[in-house]
Amino acid sequence: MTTNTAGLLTISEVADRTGLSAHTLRYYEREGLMLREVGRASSSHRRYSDQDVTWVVFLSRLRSTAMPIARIREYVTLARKGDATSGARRELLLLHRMRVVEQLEEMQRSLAAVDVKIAMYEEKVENA
Amino acid sequence: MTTNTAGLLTISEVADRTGLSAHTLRYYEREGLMLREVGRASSSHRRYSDQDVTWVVFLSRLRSTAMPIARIREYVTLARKGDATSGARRELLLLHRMRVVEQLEEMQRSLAAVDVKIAMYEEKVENA
DNA sequence: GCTTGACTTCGAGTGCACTCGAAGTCATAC
DNA sequence: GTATGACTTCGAGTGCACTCGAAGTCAAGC
Repeated sequence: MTTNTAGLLTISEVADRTGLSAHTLRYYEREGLMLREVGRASSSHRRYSDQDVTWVVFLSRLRSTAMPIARIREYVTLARKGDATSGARRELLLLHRMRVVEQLEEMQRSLAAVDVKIAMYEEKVENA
Repeated sequence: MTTNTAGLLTISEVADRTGLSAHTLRYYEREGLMLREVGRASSSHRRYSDQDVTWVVFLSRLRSTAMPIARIREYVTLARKGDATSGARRELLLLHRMRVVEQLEEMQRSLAAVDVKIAMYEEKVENA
């Protein structure tokens, strides 16, 4: 399907651009993770605005840092309430940030252990 | 239960030392992830040697870098076959290493996006 | 005007990694 | 000698995030 003059994208175009599957995009929407209602064409097919796509990209960033669906839903719920909740949203992201940094540190430590093991194998080869 | 004179540890001691639950330790064993058979006391209670514990620690490093159980099982299967498979094990770890580095990079990129968003909230507060 | 194919909704199914619970055993404490 | 509590096995249950499939709709191409 070709891009609409209004710059709206179909679900498969958004899937292509975000690396998520159309199934996953629908699933996220069902789970209440979209910031605003996704528009529909007369055919009832979804039409994503640039804002929608920008949000989906950020949402997938949150997912790739292992934020649970439920926490993202909280964030969205806050965001929909408007400016009054921006402090709470900032707190939520800061807390998440801390968790991500911890995760990164643990992964790096674990990677170092893997590297040590690999080095052992290299040594073994040299001594063989 | 107190530590045995032979330096063998009970499952709950290993749980304490590794941060895994006793349930998880049994589960890993059932899944064939232990390098060698875990010893038993006359009571049929597990007794972990230092080597067992060292392996459990490494195993949990592999898990915390998201190596699937099935891949760990492959590694273990190779390791049990002895020195002849050390090249294959090295390859397996190198491949895993690549994946971990990619994961780390993606998480860091995503973290940067979260940071940008947090910075936006800070700005909002300043302008308020 | 019929075919094609991309979409729709909805509920169900999948895969993974635990996590739990029941029923039983055993050694130590009292 | 019995109560306690840490263990045992085994199968089943859970939680999460998708992922799929069926049945239907609709617009565009021929």
